Amino acid sequence: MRLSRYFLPVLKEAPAEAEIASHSLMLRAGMIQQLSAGIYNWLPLGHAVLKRIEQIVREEMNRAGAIEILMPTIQPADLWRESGRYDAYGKEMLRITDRHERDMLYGPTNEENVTDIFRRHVRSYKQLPLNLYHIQWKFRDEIRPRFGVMRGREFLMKDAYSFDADFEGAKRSYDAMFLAYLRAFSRMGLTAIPMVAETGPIGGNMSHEFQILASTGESAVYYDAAFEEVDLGAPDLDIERLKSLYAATDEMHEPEKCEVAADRLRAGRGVEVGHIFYFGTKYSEAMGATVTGPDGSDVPVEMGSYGIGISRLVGAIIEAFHDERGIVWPEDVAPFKVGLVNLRPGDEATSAMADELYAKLEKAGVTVLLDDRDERAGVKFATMDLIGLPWQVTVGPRGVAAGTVELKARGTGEREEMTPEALLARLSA
RNA sequence: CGGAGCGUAGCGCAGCCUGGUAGCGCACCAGUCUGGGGGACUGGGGGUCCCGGGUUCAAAUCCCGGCGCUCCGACCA
Repeated sequence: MRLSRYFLPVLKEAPAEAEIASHSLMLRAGMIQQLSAGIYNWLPLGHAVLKRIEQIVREEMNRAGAIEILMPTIQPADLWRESGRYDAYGKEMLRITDRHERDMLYGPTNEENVTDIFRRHVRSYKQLPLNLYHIQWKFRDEIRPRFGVMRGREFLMKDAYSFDADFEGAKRSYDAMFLAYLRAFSRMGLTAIPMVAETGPIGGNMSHEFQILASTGESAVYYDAAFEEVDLGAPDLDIERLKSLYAATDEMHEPEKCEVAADRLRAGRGVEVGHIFYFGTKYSEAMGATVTGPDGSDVPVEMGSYGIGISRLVGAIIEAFHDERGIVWPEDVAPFKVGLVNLRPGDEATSAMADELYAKLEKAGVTVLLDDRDERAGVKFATMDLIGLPWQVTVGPRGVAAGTVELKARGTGEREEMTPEALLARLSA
């Protein structure tokens, strides 16, 4: 992408309303634009990141055996009356009336909807286990939206729903999601700490929330150092052990009862980005979602639901990875891998070199943002640092004369002069 | 939902108290010089001063009502 033809409305000054780093940086980097309280437009750069996170989550869901569907944002109230949640959910649910005076709602979650899909099509225990997920916009009319996309009213969520014939099966489904979550967050460069959670209005009695570590996170967390050493690729990975490791938020942490050795107890700050629940037959019983078991009798299915806040993750990742200059994207979620700076678009030799590198990198499948604007060097460097692409390549008349370009790693700030060939080899790897 | 505040150019703000020509910085446009960390100079464009009502000869400014947004607290992916 050529920056001169892109749409990247960066801001030099931080908008007054942004209180936290990620919100301010997302506005400044031209990723989002607020439309209303807790409701945002996603501009090209923000959209690109959102899609990358979404794709990582999708891949890990698929790998764990879940199957993607897409349920609507607008749902009929009658479905929610069946589960009893139409009245129970309260003012957080956005209620809408259609032209026929039918009660509708903008979905805050989809348990009812997916249970309805299940009960209409699944009859036998032989069709289980089944895990259906979708990635769809949700709306929760928060009392006080804040922190940009971290607590918006409209947000993009991946929600998966598992169906099993018995508790043992449900537990296997739960564990598969537990592991998939750790893998997904890890791929985004994050350390995720799972902690036992209250089940809240969704109900059930087995639940974990996943906090990712970020120095500016909203809640203090305490956890066993073992979480930092987990090898998610290990064939003998013991999920029960992971679940038993100590982890607690500020409110739940009791120093006198904590059994972790002092030198193994870590304190940090976290942002909740995922939450998984086992809730048994709460919805299947209320809504008549049953399967015929091996003995010929109908039993309500055992269910669980598993959410990841995709849009919130964009902010959470920035909270975890930024410095005083701007965002520092982990490579796997970066909107572009490389920021290629043409320092002198008016200079023929420099532009020829920049254009050639741009073409070759794109041909090699590397995503590149080429800054070909007629701006001064400082403006270009500041823009690149702000939007945080992992690799900055500077092509300027000085280097071109010497046959070199400069490679800078955004994270460490390390710079290196090298030939264009060496650069291509390095970045194409 | 309790408490506090804000709304003036795309962004950040001043002007309001004490009513009388709507301003500053950045951004934008044209030009000149510049050119490896947000450059300089010259010229220029851009405003329903959130909306409605009231007071007044006169309202961005005072009064009343509304809307929107933000912050603190209680609640949440």
